[in-house]
Order: sequence, then C-alpha cells, then structure tokens
Amino acid sequence: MSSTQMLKGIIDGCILAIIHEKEVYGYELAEKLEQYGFDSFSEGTIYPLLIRMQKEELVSSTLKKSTAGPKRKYYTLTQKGEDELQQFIARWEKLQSNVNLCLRKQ
Amino acid sequence: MSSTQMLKGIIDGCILAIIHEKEVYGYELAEKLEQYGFDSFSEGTIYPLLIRMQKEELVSSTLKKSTAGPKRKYYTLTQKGEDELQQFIARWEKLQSNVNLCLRKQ
DNA sequence: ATCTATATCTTGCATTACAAGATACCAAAT
DNA sequence: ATTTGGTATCTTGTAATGCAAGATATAGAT
Repeated sequence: MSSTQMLKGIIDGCILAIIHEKEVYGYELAEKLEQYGFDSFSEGTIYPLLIRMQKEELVSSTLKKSTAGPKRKYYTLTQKGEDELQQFIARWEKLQSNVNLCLRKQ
Repeated sequence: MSSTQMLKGIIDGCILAIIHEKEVYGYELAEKLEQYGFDSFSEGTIYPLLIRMQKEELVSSTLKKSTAGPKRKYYTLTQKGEDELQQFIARWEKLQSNVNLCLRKQ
C-alpha cells in the first residue's frame, strides 16, 4: 500500500480548491501542491487530470504569454466546477470523520 | 469524480484498524464499515482485499464454525500488519493536514 | 423439501496516479 | 549564431484497486 494510492480522487478536489482561490497554470499547480506538503507531483499526473476536468466542464482555460518560456494555459473554475468543489468538501469531511472513527477505536 | 474513488488505499488502513481492535471475519467487517459511515460496502471489495493482505502477510486467518451459516474466516493482524497500521496512521495524518491546507485557503 | 439469512470467492471492468519520454518556447551566456 | 538551462505542455503505457455481478455453500426455520 503506497502513499500515492491514498490520493485517488482526492487530488481532484485539492486542485479545484487551488484554482478556486486564483487562476493557475499546470506547472504552477504542481509547485503549489508540493508547497502544501504533497511530495513530488508528476506532470504526468497533473496534465491529464486538467484535461479530464476540462472535458467534464469543471474548468476552462485560456492561453497567456510568458516572459520565461512557452505560453501558459491558465485554468479557472466553471460554475459546475464550483459546485463540484462544494460537493468534494462535503465528501472529504465525511471521509475524515469515518476514517477517524475507525482509527480512534483502536 | 465519484465518492468511492476517494477510498483508494484508505480502506486498507481502516480494515487494519478494525482488525487490530478485535479479530473479525469478512462479512462482519463489511457491516462494521457501514456502521462507521462508509456506505454500502461490497463483498467484491472486502474479500479480494483480505486475500491480498494475507498474501502480503499483514493478516492471518483461522476458520471457525458458525451457528448461523458456513464457517467464518477470522482475521488477526500479524506484527507486520501492526507496523503497517502505524505507518498508515502517519500517512493519513499527513494527508489530512495537506488536504485541509488546500481547502482552507479558499 | 424449500426458503431465508449468512458467508466466501471469482471474473471482468473502469478509474486513475504515475513514470518516462517527447515536444517546444524563451532568455541569457558563450 | 549557437548552445544551454529553465519553463511549460502533452502522450503513451503500466499498475493498482474499488466494485458490480454472479457463483457457491452452509445452517436453521417453515
């Protein structure tokens, strides 16, 4: 059981929360997640996830020039994304309490 | 993003915690998890998981007669399982604080 | 005998985190 | 001009795993 397996379905919510705060581009997102304590986030995780989320219409993107390299694709939340974030928060709260209930018994 | 996806790698830890408390059999485990708030736990999840955990020598099992049906396979933690439980708890604490850090920003 | 509740297991599928690598762009140094 | 290094995105393939669906079996009650 690896640490990474625990993230399934959870990074999505974290990403929604980060984008909600301020529009970000993929590379920046990976850095932020590391700042928040997640270790070494692969772009092989981030980019496919953002593409999937855009397909699901949770986020939308716009290209903007950069002075330090190629164009950046900035993401913002759609209304559907905002709703999904709220639902994620509710699920996360419930998960936390369920798991902690299991753990505190022992 | 379904609710169930969030469980990946987390049920393992919950199961370790429950078995640590008292030896249990699979069917009982599914009921307990439901009591703890997880909704409708499939045996198609529980049994393969217990078998996998036994292969990894985290748990061991013994068959015991039942008055209400076929024999029950009771599981207990091995020393390796106890160690894994402690490691899971550490990972879970870290995950909680990371995710909450993301969420509280918004 | 039949039915119901209990109990375990197997097969196959969908999801998804990630490693590894490919591609490309810009600025500054050589 | 060319090279180098940092920035930035995307694709392919793989492994892990929760779960639905169904098969199998036992014990007690009707």
